[in-house]
Amino acid sequence: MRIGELASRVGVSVRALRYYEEQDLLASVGSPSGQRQYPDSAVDRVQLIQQLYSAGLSSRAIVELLPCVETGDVTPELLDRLSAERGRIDAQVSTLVKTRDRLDAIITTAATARSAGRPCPR
Amino acid sequence: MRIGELASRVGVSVRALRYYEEQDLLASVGSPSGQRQYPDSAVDRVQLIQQLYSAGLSSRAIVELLPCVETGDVTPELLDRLSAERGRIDAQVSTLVKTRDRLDAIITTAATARSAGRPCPR
DNA sequence: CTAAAACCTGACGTTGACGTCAGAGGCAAG
DNA sequence: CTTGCCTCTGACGTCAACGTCAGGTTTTAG
Repeated sequence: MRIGELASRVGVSVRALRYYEEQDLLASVGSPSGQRQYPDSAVDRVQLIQQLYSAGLSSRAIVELLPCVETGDVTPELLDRLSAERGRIDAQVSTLVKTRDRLDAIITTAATARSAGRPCPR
Repeated sequence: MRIGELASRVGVSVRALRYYEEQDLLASVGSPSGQRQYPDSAVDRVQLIQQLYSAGLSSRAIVELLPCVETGDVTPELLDRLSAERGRIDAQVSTLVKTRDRLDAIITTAATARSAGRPCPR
């Protein structure tokens, strides 16, 4: 498939895909005419990249971890990096949950106050 | 307290505090000499700001939500914003958890493979 | 064959949350 | 008083993940 189709399948921009290639996150089969060609497996790969990005990983981190994330093979050094990122994500989750709970408390308080007939503040 | 002390107490840079003021997130008592003066409550406030930033909120979102987050008073309009942000955070948490689980799977697989005596790749 | 649509490279623009630097003023200690 | 540290304003720098535009080539539909 060509870059436009891959982009629309995954829901990402063409520019982003070229950027991923520039960052060595994604390879394309160089067609003779100079147009990029991708296998179907590229869809999964791009989705994985997106997932890691949204988890707060940088391009540099992803490019280091991607091979072993796909193959499952990992050196002890990479295992450290994986654990480190896992820890980061874990910490982020817990602070996010705290924040969510805080917002929840406000929301429910406001809701009960409203249903209790208290006038809407201005 | 002055800006340097507040900064070191919360663990944030002086520049960040001035930036918060610029974004109307934080007020300071204007001393006659032009130096900023903060009450003790500023510590909590800055920590809250940090928490919201780390939850992915922008300055603009924070400045809208901060008053009601602190007072608990909220208009119906703000309630919508709160719920929206809550939803965002919720979604983010679930994708983070997915990613974490994926990393976990790799880590444990690698660990068991190692303990099974399989040679370390590379 | 031709025109539209998709693709290419290269390069500059954008955004948010600060970092950093210059130059000047204020403040407590000795 | 002066030395040294803290603070001020103002302004430019940074960084990542793209957006966008220019100018040209390739593919596809009719």
